[in-house]
Amino acid sequence: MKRAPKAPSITVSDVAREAKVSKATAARVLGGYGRVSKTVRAAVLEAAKALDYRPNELARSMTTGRSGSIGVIVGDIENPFFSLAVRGISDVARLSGINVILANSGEEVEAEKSAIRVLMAKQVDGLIVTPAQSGDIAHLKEIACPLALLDRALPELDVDTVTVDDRNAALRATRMLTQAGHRRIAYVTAAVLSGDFRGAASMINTSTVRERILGFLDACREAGIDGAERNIHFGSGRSESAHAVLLQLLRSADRPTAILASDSVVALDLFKAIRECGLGIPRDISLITFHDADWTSVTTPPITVIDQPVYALGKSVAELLIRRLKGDDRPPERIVLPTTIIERMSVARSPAAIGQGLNRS
Amino acid sequence: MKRAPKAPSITVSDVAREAKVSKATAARVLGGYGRVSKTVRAAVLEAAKALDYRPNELARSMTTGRSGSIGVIVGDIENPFFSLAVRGISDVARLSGINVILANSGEEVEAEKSAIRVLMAKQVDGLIVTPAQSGDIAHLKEIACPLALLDRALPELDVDTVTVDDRNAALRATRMLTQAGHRRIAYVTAAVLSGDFRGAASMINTSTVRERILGFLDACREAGIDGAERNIHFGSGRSESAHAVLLQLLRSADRPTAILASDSVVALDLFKAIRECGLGIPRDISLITFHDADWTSVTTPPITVIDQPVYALGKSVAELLIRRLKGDDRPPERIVLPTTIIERMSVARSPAAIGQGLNRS
DNA sequence: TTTTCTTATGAGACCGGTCTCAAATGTGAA
DNA sequence: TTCACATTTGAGACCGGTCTCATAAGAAAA
Repeated sequence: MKRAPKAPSITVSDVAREAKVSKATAARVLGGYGRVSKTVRAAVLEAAKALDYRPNELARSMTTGRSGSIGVIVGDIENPFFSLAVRGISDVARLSGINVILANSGEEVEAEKSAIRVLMAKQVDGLIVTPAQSGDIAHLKEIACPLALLDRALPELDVDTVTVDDRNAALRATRMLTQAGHRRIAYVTAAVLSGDFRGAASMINTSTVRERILGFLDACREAGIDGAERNIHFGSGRSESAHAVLLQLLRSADRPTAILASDSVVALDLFKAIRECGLGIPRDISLITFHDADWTSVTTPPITVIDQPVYALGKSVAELLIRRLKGDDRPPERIVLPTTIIERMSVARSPAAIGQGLNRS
Repeated sequence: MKRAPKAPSITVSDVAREAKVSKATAARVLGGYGRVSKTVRAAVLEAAKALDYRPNELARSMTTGRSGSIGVIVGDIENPFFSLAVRGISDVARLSGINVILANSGEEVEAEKSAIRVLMAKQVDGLIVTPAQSGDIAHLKEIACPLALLDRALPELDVDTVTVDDRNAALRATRMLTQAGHRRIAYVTAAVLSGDFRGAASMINTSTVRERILGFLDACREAGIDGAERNIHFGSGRSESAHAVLLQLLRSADRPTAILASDSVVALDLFKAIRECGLGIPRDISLITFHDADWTSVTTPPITVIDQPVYALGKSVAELLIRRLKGDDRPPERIVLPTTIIERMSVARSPAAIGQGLNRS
């Protein structure tokens, strides 16, 4: 590997020589610390301009110990949920003069681990992570700098965390479905489960996933629906096979009459699959999804969504983390932001309920 | 501002002492350079593990001069176009063990300048930029490290650049409209123009904007449409006022019967505005947009789009830049990726053409 | 005028790595 | 056995900043 020509950059010493002062003095005015007389300051500044001096932030970080940047590890920047959250983070960061090093875990723990290692080595001052999996969090515990969790809380990890009221949101959304007479309601999520799920929601460590399922089950129980656990479908991420599984679900004899989707990406996939099967929304299937993504308002029918304050989510973690970087040592905070349901046109009374004259509401 | 407790980190010297070798030797095995005997290597590795040594990448960069990271400055990460491109970039970067420092310019030159300054100070090895404005590019010329341009070329800047065949794409899309009998065709873009546009497309420096307009005008000219320049609408970014302008356009007496949108964000805005005005697509207005965004395939009707290879766009610039970082000194390359038009249902024959019995095709 | 305190400047160590150079050790050929 | 050469290791300079501490200069107080 050839070495770049490496233009010899102008250093503090160069400026000092040019301005005929000591390196220490030049450093003081260039670095903006200590006290320097007006005349000398002017001279140094002039010399710096003449030489086109540009500070080397790396060298600065080297001695100060702080790098002035934070690492952000998300599951998938491509997902509009994350890109909006990242936007929130970077807006806040910029206001504090901090910049953001972005890493994509692709929702894989190994990639996450590696990203953490790299970012730590780069001496980031803090880390914002959306943990990919909940089972394997040893690497998160080992993080030596302030850490904040975005969207997904981990009970075992007592750090600043910002999430939304997932359980309640899922409860309300599901209730909206049960009150419309639906009884075969599916919950579809992209999350993958390590191990086998048999209704033991407590074994799910990732708060987002667990809480939503809990909320979903709460609502089902409330409506007297048995065995709702069986209607929870994991692993519906971006893939051919996932889509095939959805098609299978939709074509089965006892296909659900209503579905709650865990994010807008799986919902879009569902939307397409439903259409592919020749089914109609909401005539055959009612649909509600988490995240008020762009597309949900322009489909026919527009989709009822659980609106999460995504930008605020990013903004809040960033604020929490930066506050901590500034020396705040309050005990870790767990912020839960409220969601609202935006009712559109994708929920109708269950065809089954109508057919059988059922009416619970 | 309180100073963080600053856990005294384990350094090469610490490991060396533990392993009872010199700092230089320990550094050699830890840094993976030079030659060390098997036995000593093992001893050092063991000591490192025992002390939980973690390299300080900053210090390493300090001496080597390379930081192992590249800066990426995009207009708006929230825009799915950019988030997908960023995904492409970061995937490639990771393969080369390089990481990405992300900055958002918000399409503002000042923010862009500031981002460049910060990233340069952080000693990024290279920079990928989507220049916000074309008039003001002095700061881009001053960049001391390898630079690559994403999606927008600048004629005055002879650096590696990856764009799509904007002119041809716009030409084909517009032609599709003219061939359907449309004559009042508008081009709507979020780009803002410094100065006044009077058809002098050549004064637009940003290639993407200029080329598309040129292509648009080509097609109009080809169809014998005069004064098409007046149908070009700038500044339709994300804002209330922009939306108001669109509504006004759609409600005017001589509203266009077809519209070409420069990106999926303005197209979505247009879609909503069209609906708001009680107009139908494609009955009253035909619509084509750049970027095959998620939502375009699920609306009723689905939208005909110019499909840009967005991920590949990001992938390519990153590859170009990284190749350059490795010492490649070929002359700058300008890669133009092909686009394809995905025909869906948003284009119909012009109502005017039908009414007047016109038929040019 | 002399003493004391404040303020401005300079000299040089330091951060945690890399890397050059020389010394020490080992190996094979003469 | 002796010499030439290769290999392994150690000492210390260096990267470009920050920062401590001592000194010099200036101002105020005695």
